[in-house]
Amino acid sequence: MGKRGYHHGNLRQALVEAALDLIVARGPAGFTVSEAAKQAGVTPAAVYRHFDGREDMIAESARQGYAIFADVMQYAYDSGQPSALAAFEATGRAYLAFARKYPGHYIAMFESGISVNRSPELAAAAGRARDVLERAARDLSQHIPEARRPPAAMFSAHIWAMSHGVVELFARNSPGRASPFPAEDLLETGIGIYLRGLGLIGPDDGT
Amino acid sequence: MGKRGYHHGNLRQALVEAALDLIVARGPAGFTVSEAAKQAGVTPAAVYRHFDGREDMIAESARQGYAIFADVMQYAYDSGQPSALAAFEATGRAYLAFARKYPGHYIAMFESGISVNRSPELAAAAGRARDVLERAARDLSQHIPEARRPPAAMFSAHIWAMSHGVVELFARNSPGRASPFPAEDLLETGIGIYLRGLGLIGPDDGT
DNA sequence: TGTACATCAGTGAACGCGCGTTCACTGATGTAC
DNA sequence: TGTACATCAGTGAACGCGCGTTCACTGATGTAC
Repeated sequence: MGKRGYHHGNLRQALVEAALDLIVARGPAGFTVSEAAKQAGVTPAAVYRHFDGREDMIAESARQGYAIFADVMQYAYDSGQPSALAAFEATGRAYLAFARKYPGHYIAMFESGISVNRSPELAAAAGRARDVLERAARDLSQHIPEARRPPAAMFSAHIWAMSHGVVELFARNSPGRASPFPAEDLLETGIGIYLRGLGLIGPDDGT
Repeated sequence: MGKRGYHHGNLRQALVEAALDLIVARGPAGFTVSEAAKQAGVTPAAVYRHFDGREDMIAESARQGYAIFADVMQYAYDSGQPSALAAFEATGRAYLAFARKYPGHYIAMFESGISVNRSPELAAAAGRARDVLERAARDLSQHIPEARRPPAAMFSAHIWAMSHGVVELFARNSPGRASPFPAEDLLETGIGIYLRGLGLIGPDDGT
């Protein structure tokens, strides 16, 4: 940490963190290499010792985001075990919590326009995150009679879509699009109604 | 239409359409005043006869988008009458159809970062669109026993969030995030399960 | 411990570029008489 | 129908700016002996 004289010590990570700050403050388009370098106390040219360029910085921010995201989701999933329902609900809540806590990562991941297939590392990190949610959905869907059971991938896509929609529309300080309800409540009730529709929770709450 | 010599005739609208094309092709960040002017066959300076600047062009694109959006949703709502359920489902389908048919408008509205409160005209157009969905939700929620009825604003926010999430994650050619299912199916089934959770459609389809 | 040396992270100056915006202007258009 | 004139949409040149990126360089660091 900290400067040790001429050499920075951990410039690569310091640049990622500067990028994340700037992405939050100015949006993915407003982020510039020069400003990130400045914020890290370094000349713009120094960036090129650690990254291939601007896009590469954003991609690395997104990769770290997916890694954290997967960890957070995995932790939530584990914490709900052995109940498939509790695990699933915790996972859903973790989605919004992640977006709140790591807005820069979230933007880099979902709003910066970088492709998840840009590099194998990025694709792997993204895949790991997706898999956690899909596994939680698969576990839970075992409780649905086979005949009426939707594919787990569809089930998790629904939840992912609603979570993402709530984040984008109501959790970000989307200028002028304030939610009539706290985003957390909105997502909680939305998922609740959805799960009731699948017959996974009873008409009046309990299993 | 068409040039009539020196004066363009309808440059303002031609510029909006050029902006929409560019937004689709290059994203909201990639859009430039100069290129829009060029595409309209005009000098960049000419833009300033019709707009206050770059942001104003995007805002006008978004405003026209909200106006079309509201019309499309209203038309869908009307077409489902007198059935509240049919009207609601048609409105949900219209959301995705709009995003497909008017991608430039959609991006200007939801991904460009311009505030919906930037101007009274923009806010009014956005409000009109929101109101249609909320009205469809209110009509439909009359069929839920009052004790278990969620607020219509919450109900419509859920549907809006799921629709928006499906569009963002699975309907755009989000590089590398191809859906395992067609977005239309995903949204249709998602809304179906949600409505079943509200007790608005029976466990095996019919009302 | 001291010296010579290889490494390589960061410097500082420079580049070409295209951007958004301004300005005084020009000349096509429509109108008044 | 013809002429004079006001309007104002679009021109073309120019601006200052900050961007991403390159390059030869320098000097701190760690290692071999």
